[in-house]
Amino acid sequence: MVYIRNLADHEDQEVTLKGWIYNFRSSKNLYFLELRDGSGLCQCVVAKDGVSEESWEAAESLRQESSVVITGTVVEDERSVGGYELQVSKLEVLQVAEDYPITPKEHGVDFLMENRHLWLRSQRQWAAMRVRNAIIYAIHTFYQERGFVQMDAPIFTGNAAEGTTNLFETEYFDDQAYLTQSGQLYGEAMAMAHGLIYTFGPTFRAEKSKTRRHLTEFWMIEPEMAFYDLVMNMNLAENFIKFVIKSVLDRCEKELEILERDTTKLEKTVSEEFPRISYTEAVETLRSDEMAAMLDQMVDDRKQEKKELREEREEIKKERGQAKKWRKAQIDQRIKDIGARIDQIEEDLRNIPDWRESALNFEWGEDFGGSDETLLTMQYDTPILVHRFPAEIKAFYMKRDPEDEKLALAVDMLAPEGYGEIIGGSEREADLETLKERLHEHDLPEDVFQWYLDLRQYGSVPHSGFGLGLERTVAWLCGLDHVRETIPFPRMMGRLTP
RNA sequence: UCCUCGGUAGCUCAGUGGCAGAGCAAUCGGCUGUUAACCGAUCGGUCGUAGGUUCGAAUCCUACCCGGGGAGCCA
Repeated sequence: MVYIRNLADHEDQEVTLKGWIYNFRSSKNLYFLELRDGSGLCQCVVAKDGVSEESWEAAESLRQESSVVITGTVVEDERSVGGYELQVSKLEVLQVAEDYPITPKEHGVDFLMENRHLWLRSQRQWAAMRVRNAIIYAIHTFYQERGFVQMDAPIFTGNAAEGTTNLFETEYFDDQAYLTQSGQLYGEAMAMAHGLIYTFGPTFRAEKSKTRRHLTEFWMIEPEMAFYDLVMNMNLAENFIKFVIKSVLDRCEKELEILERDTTKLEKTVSEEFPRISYTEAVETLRSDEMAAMLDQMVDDRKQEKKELREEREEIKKERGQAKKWRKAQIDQRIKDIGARIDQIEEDLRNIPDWRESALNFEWGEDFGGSDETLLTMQYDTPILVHRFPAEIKAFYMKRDPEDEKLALAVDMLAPEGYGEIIGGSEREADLETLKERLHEHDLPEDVFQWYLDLRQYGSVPHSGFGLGLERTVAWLCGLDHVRETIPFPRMMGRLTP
């Protein structure tokens, strides 16, 4: 079978393509069919005098997303989508699709989400899923090439160790079970068996968060390494992200183009070292005069942009009256875009004082809010690694800094361009007695962690690991503004179908 | 849970107290090369739901439902 992706190998040959009609245009004796076969798009030209009567009638019957088998000659043509087009000799319809809901025009989010099963066929969604696939492939390649063993942590868990509020509950015969929110503790057990392991599976959080960064069901990659300290952990995380991005840049040029992704910052992420700053340094940065100045500058920039957009809008509104139809549509679109951008600016202008307040009054010991993270990353083009957080805001299993007991040897990787935390990890506490103390400090019952404590009882070693959120990574690499487009069927608050 | 914006034709939206509108889709017709094709015509309505104010409500008021964006929390 020939796929559109490989058409260049079949120039001037007659081939048969099977697929769906993505869009079509017609004139009296000519049909332009945009064929979609899953591997790409190809324009197929049907000339009335070039095909049989049956084939011509078949062309006339076509609707968007009708399934077809098309035979024709592959011809190079600049005017076509992929650089090649098919001069059709035979057209056979498998099924005529009636009233396909997603038209080539724009649609609202809710409508598209209701039709997610069909939306997946659209170009941008197709490209995003290809990038997701390339990321997953790169992740496995990276770890497999380095001797890591993929091992799966359970999805049902029996106890709600770290608080129940954000866990999904389910019945488990006569007991209660919870859906996992991290495989990390199991990862540690598996690392003690295999040295280097990674888990790759779904996780669930019942958080009532309706934001562009949240799903209730998402995929995490959690490597866990015996004999790794915090620095080795950070090195691995940085090399890992660089490997994944390089791989996506190499393999997904076309997809990133469809997504209109500006790749300059991704390229920098591959070539430049990630800044590593301690939590304490990050707090100083937030509270600095430079930060205040940067925020003031942001306000001025936004105001200026708003003014310019308003002027442009007045200009083109004047033009609209005597504009031709196509120009009118163009103007309407631009007015809509300007309106959306102005809304965004106004929201920023409302928010910046809060950001400023939050940053400048940041107290050592607090956890970063979303705006603090964004402000920190705005100073760099690459992701940054923030390490050594106050132990109080971090999990019980994290090792304390031997040089300062108030600090945990934790690390977060913050992606640039506002994509936020994509990695969270730490060196783990390896000492049995210390770990028991931590459990008590966190009011956690020792008995349910008995198996976990056994890892320190029997051949405890220094070890570290981290977790990467797949969907946030996909969103970042694709330049998408919402994680709902990074997974085939997103599960989020208020969305369980399709 | 809170703040904020929204719900009008299959879709995207305009309409802010006085006859329910446009573009796209669909249907029919026209056009030899189109790129979200274009041109002409036709079809298409429980204005989210319930109540209220008014001579008159898509428009004003109240409550509720649903959705977007954000906060908190988080990857």
